[in-house]
Amino acid sequence: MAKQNTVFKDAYNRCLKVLAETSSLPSEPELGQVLGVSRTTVRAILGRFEEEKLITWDKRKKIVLRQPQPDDYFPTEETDSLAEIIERSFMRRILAGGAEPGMQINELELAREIGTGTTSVREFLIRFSRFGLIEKRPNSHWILKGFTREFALELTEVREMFELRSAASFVALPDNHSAWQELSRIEAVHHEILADIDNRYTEFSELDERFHLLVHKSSSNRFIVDFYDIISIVFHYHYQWNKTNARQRNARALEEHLAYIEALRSHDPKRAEEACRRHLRSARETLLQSIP
Amino acid sequence: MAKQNTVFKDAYNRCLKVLAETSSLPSEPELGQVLGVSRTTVRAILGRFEEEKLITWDKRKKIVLRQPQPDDYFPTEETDSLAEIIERSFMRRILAGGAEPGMQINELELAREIGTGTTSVREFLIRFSRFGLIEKRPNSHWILKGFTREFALELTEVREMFELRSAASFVALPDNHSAWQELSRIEAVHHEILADIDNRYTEFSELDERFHLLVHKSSSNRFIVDFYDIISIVFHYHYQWNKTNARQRNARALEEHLAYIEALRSHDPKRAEEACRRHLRSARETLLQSIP
DNA sequence: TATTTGTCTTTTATCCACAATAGACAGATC
DNA sequence: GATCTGTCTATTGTGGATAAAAGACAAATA
Repeated sequence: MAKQNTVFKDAYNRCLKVLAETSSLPSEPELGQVLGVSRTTVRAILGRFEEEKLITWDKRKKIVLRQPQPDDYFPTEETDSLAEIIERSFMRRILAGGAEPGMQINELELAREIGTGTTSVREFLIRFSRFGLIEKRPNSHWILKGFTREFALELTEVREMFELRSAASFVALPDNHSAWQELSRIEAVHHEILADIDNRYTEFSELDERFHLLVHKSSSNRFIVDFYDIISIVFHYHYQWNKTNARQRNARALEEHLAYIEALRSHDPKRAEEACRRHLRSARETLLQSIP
Repeated sequence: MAKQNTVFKDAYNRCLKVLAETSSLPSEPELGQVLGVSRTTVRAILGRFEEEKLITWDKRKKIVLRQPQPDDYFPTEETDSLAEIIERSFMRRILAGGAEPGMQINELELAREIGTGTTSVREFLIRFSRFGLIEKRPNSHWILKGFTREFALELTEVREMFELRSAASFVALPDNHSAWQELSRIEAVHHEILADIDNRYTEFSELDERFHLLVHKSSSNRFIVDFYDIISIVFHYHYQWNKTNARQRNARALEEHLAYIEALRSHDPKRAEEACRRHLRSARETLLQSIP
């Protein structure tokens, strides 16, 4: 098969939710806008809706006939793009399985294991290589450099440089900058989670990313912002992997974030730097502790 | 054609030089070592040498029959890997041709223009995207973000952070570290070029890369070292593009390098930092001046 | 006139095929 | 015993094919 129609299936599912809220659907371009897909895909969705007797469709008239049922949705496994599937497989393999540094990675074998063509695996590896965990030997295999202590130290060294720089930019943002509002929203979520920490501590991971990305973005430097992808993926999988003391660790990090946010809001570079350093130090410790 | 035999042709050319220096060639594994290719390729080369009556080949005996002539070599155009060809084409297009930011980049069109398959172009673009000059819209085209003033400023901001950090590591290297010897060799070349600056100023570009890469490497941080790729490619093409006042600019940079080297050798962090800053400031100016 | 729709073309994502290259292993040679 | 060669297999690099998705344009509609 040439191309999976995951875009169609995912948009179809999301469109079902739009449909559930209304009695007639908007125009094709508008739907395309809402779903983030082209009109071609929108029309394919509408066509299928008609077949499934979910709507009647005559030019501009798209009248809802019935509410969508659970089995109108495509199963979620079918809506993930191939790239996501490959990423997950690969990360599981290298984080969970015996992932000794120096191990060879073989495109063909990976492709067979995941059940895809080699091209997609290859493109994934090329994209992934910028994270510094693998390296290519031209005309030959890839080498796994491993999620080692050195890796973590090198990563955090750069992270600290970038985040300190970004925090310094942040305090200098004008008061009417939208980042301050987003900061307040993020702060509010911190309080919410802390208030019910025993049940909601797992929400920290996502919030952490949202907060630090906001800080990094204030650097207005694409290299700094892009670098956050690396931190993000490492921490994302790291959180999935290492769950010891998660509740306690997250509670502590939330408190540190609040102090950090407070310091940013003070507009005082010194205070911000100090709060930033304190938090980054403990984040580094946490990361290092999880590495053998 | 499935795969270009550029590895063979390039190794063949280099092997001709080995052949010119001796009366009988070493073993296959040893040749593979010297040329950096597998035995399969070595045997293909030896086979061709035999056909061309350059040697007689009987198992371990590989006796040279005649000296290679200029037309025994493959033309250099044929020894470049496809990736190099694509890179050059692409850089020429975006640096020389009208490269307005926001322009769409089309894989198919690029492939047709360069005369290659889409797969190679696509992989190149993925690899190239880490340089922050292009960005992908999934299921759609790439967008050229352009070699703009902002790009140059963001690049140099990170460069300065990294190089200052690296310079600080450099002064702390133990005296017996091999970097000091390389530094001396680099310094010597600086003096040579300065002594004959009118004729040799074009050699600066390569030397510049060698010097700064040495400094970056002393950070022992893969992210810092990898980032130098970006600087390297930008300056590489930039030097090819903007030749105004090249002699004078290069002479000045050489002098700055010498002061910087001197400062590194003093083991005094303060002095090193100052020399580093001074050089980076003027490097940034040079880069910015060339951008409209 | 500004959108929307119907239709058609172009491009991307993905698989597959095949030559070039790497690499493994056993027997030959020093 | 160590290294080398002959032979064979496996993997990578690259072009080409095809379904999915994007997107262009003119006619239709409000």
